[in-house]
Parts: sequence; structure tokens; C-alpha cells
Amino acid sequence: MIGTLKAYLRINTDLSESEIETVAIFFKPKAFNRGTILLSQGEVCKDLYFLSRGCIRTYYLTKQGHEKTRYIAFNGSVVTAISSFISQLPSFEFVDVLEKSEVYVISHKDFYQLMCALPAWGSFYRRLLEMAYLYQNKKIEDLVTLSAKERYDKLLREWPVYIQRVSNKILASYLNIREESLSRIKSK
Amino acid sequence: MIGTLKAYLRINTDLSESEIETVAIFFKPKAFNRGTILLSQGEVCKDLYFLSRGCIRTYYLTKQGHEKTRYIAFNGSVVTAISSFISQLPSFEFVDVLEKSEVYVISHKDFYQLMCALPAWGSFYRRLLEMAYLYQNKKIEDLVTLSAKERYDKLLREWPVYIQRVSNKILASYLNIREESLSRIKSK
DNA sequence: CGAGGCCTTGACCGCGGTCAATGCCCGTGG
DNA sequence: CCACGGGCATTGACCGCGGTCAAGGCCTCG
Repeated sequence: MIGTLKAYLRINTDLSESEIETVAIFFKPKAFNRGTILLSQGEVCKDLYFLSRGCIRTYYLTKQGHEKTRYIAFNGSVVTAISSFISQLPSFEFVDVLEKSEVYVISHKDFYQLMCALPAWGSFYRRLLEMAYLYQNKKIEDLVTLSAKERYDKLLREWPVYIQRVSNKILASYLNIREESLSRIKSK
Repeated sequence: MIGTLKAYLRINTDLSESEIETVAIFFKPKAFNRGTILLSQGEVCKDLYFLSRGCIRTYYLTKQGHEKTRYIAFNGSVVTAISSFISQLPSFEFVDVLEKSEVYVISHKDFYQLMCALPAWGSFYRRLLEMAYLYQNKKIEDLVTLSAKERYDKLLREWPVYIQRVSNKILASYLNIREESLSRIKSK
């Protein structure tokens, strides 16, 4: 539904109704099944996704081969491998699909051209960056001040949707806890 | 020296020479002694500092009353309580002076007005946000993949200036290690 | 039906946090 | 000028959180 995208733009940008129409043209609809890898480590991230339905995450691998999940996106949010999207250098992170998803994709090229054409689009990008910064900042605060159990409890309290929709394995890698420990925490 | 600021702007922005002159007018010189608190928790951050000489950091307090240092700025870099500067809400972090410092201050108001007036200033702000994001991202990666000793070794290898100029107490809070553990790590 | 992935449980142990005592350096004031 | 006090650094003893390794059960899907 293209309506979901337009509704998102209405709420999160200062674009006029006609500018929203213009912008929406650059977003192409796509659909993916669970397990699809949208971006691999080493590739340059050329796309930004608006997720209208489903669930997509980004993660990277440690030297020991463990997955670390940076971000999990649900319906109505935007997701990309930000570092690579910003720098247009090879990505250290993967992007993959956790649930059958419908997305609207905009290319890096179009995204930047819109920024020159529409000042409100530049403001929107700024807001995205600000949000991403605040998000990472919160994450660091949680990592350094909370115990594993406290991190889980907080997520359960504030964003129960994570616990409902995401497998333990991935939840654990998101909270930076080993799978086994998370299992023990859950069983109180 | 106002020259340091202009040199910084020449390198890090797309401003023309005359725009640099314009911008520089909004930066007011100030000097602070070691120990000065530039911003306390609960205050709204109204200033962004370009640090021409000295050393300034930002930190916050945990529930247990421990300091956690988010960022340490040396000569020639920019520092502010970003979260509060962005949101103009009360800051959860402090900003304080680690060494006698000379700075150039720009107010949030002037900063945002310049953004409307000069597109290149908007791009600069975007770049600052991008850098801040990448910095936080790296920090998370280090926190979740490296041991305390590895974090220290990495800092020593890549940014020895931290170890040279910053006290162990503050270094420890920056690396998220207890003071006592850092002491043990240093003595091999 | 079998295979592979996910989850759970158990036993073990090491990193790094905590608490406490002591030493050292430095600025400040009598 | 020296004595004192406070902050920082070091060292020791202790221990608990959570990581690691291993085994077993339970799904789902081909």
C-alpha cells in the first residue's frame, strides 16, 4: 500500500501534499520472503527501505562469527545500512528479512537528488540522522548501565512487540546476550 | 586564535571564503579553566563549542552515581551535548573542561539561522550528525566485541593522545572499565 | 521419515566489578 | 616553609554475572 508511505511522509516531514506525490514516485514497491538478504557485508548500500509490512533487521558478524543485531524494523519504519548508505563505502553490516515483507525502496542517488531539489527533504534526512544518533546513544547507555536481565526487562516493558515477533536467537543478539543466558532469564 | 576556527571551516565545510567570514562572526571566543562545568544535567544545551586549544569532555551519571564519559574533544574539534542540542530538551549529560581551554561558541539560535541562510551550513550540520552517528556506532561495536584489555589496547594503538593527556579515572569511564581494572590492565 | 535449526538445561569458570586499605602527589593555608 | 587534606592511583581479596561447551528435546520442512 503506497498509502502507508504517504501517511508516513505526512507525519514525519514538512513536505507539502504535492511534494509528497513527487517524492513517492521515487519509491518503488517490492516484496520479499523471510530469509532474503537485502545487503551483504562488503557491498555498498544503495537503497533505503520504507517498510510498509513485515520485519527487517541489520546485523554484523564479530571475529568469532557471532551475529550482533543493530536494529530491527517493523511496519511503518525506515531501514538501511546507515553507515554504508552515508559513506557509500562497503558495508560491514548485513540487512535481512525476518518476516515476509512489503517495502518501498528509494535509491541513494534519488535520495540525494531530492535533497537538492526539496529543502524539506534535507530536513527530513537530518531528522533521520538525529533519530539514529539518539537511538544509538540510548543503546550505549543501556549497554553500560544495565545488566542482561535489566535490558531484557526494559525491552519487554517498553517494546513488547520485539519479544512477541522476534525469535530468541535474534533477540539475544540484539540485546547482546548469549542465547543460553536469555533462555535462563526468560524462565525467571 | 580565530584562525584555527577558519581553518577548520575551510577543511570541513563547503562554505566560500566570504561565507566563512560571515559564519565566524557568530562564534564568540571564550576561555575556561580546568574543572569548569559548561553544562549540567537538566539544563538545555544552547551552545556548540569549537575547541581551539585544550580538552573538553561530555559525560553522564548512572543510577549508582558512576561517571560515564561519552566523548573527549581535543584541539581542533567540535563538542556539545548533542542530544540536548538537537532536541532542546534538558540534557542528561554534563560538559566539563579537562584542561585550560580556548573555545569559540555559537548559540543554538545562530546555528539554526545559519542553516536557513547558507545551504552549505546545512550540509555541514548533516556531516556532523553523520560523523556523530558513525562514532557512536563504532563505540557500540567495540563495547560488544572487545574485552576491557582489547578496548584499552586499541585506544593506545589508534589514539595514544587519550592515554597521554587524560587521567586514568576519566579514561576508565570512557572505556567503560572500573578505575581499578584499568590500573591492572596498564601494569600488564 | 530424517535432518537441521532453535530452544532449554546443566556444569564450569574467568573476566571484571566491588570493597577496603594504603601510598602518592599536589595545592592551599597557617 | 611545612603540614595537612583531598583526589587519584595502586594492590589485594573476594565473588557473581554471564559466557562457553556439551547434551538432549522439540519443532518445521523437504
